[in-house]
Amino acid sequence: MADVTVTAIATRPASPNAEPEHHSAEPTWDIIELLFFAYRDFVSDADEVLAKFGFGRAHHRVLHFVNRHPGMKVADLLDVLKITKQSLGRVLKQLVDQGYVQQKEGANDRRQRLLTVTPKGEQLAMKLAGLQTERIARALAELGPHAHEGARRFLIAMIDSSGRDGVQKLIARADRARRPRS
Amino acid sequence: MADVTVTAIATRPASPNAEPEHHSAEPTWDIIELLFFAYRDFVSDADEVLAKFGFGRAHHRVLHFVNRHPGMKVADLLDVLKITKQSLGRVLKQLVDQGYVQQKEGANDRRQRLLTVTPKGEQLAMKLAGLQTERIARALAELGPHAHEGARRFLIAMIDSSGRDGVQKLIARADRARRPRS
DNA sequence: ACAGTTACGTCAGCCATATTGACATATTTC
DNA sequence: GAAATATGTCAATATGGCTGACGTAACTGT
Repeated sequence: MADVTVTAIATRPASPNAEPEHHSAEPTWDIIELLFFAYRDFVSDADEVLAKFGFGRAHHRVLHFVNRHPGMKVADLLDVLKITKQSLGRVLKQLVDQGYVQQKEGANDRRQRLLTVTPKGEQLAMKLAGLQTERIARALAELGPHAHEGARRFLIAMIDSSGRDGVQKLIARADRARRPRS
Repeated sequence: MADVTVTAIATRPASPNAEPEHHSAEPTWDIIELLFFAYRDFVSDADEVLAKFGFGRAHHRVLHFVNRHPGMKVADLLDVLKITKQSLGRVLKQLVDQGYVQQKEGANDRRQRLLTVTPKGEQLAMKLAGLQTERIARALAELGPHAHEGARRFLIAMIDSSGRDGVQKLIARADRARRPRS
């Protein structure tokens, strides 16, 4: 139990003066590196399970968003994942062929393929989400009672300002959509 | 685009205390998704610059850690990145060949190749770190004065408990190395 | 009605980054 | 001197991105 506590790394004020700030400020090393390590461990939980199914992270992302946002259009998914339709096509086809995701024609627009998870797909999606939730819950439990709200606000602030509203709407909409259960 | 007019979705919930203890059946959807979006945007800053140099994220990670932890052994780098030496070898060779990273024999153990950045390498590493710092500083500035400490604690708590001490030591050691005073 | 646009799919190929396994070389250690 | 260690390398393979081109069905507007 080395007592190498993260000793006050003299955090600098964001803007001491209204100067053009020509890269004189010291980088925020700790957050940069912690983000790397935290995210690496965060995704690794699911990776192990996915490997047993012959899936990768790409499948996870698709399955996650389809499960969480049922009835999503393909275009929406492309927009959220920010990948090309060719890249999506490959993994989506596997998920559909193997019975994890279903496609059905849009009621208004029959060109659309609205995506939903099958029971089998939901089971896997929830298992993966459960693993990630375990880690998150464990982390938040170690911190104070306002940790969840604090983490949420930090993460939102890290998102491109241009995309923030969209993300928050997406999350809020999904929260309402999935409410009938529980 | 979904034209759902969801105006002002609880950006700052009036009373998050409405949930005393989480019924852990429901996944922590918001943090799961926000981590995805936040990390995606976080790494995208550097990607654009790297592309101009013909480098990718793998090069960035190597350059970052060598810059931040000068004199690192190859084995240390493998341990930090958790990739195979073959994977590292490819990108490291490019960085060395193009004059961003230097290797020198270890003083005690001449089998070791201690890695350091060249001035050219440092310049690029600092540019990339600067971009990431901009985003982080902007985010932290939006939140309260304790945001930095809060974010740090959250991220540390998200790391595998088995690796936490190592990561914190790594960061603390680097801070001392790059800042001889203290 | 027909032209144009949209939503989606697909073929073909390329690139970056990761993997496993085997083997080579120098150096240190016992 | 044998064994272990630190590093490098060759070869094959997988994943998940990308661009470009093309196709088809369905919606939209004049």
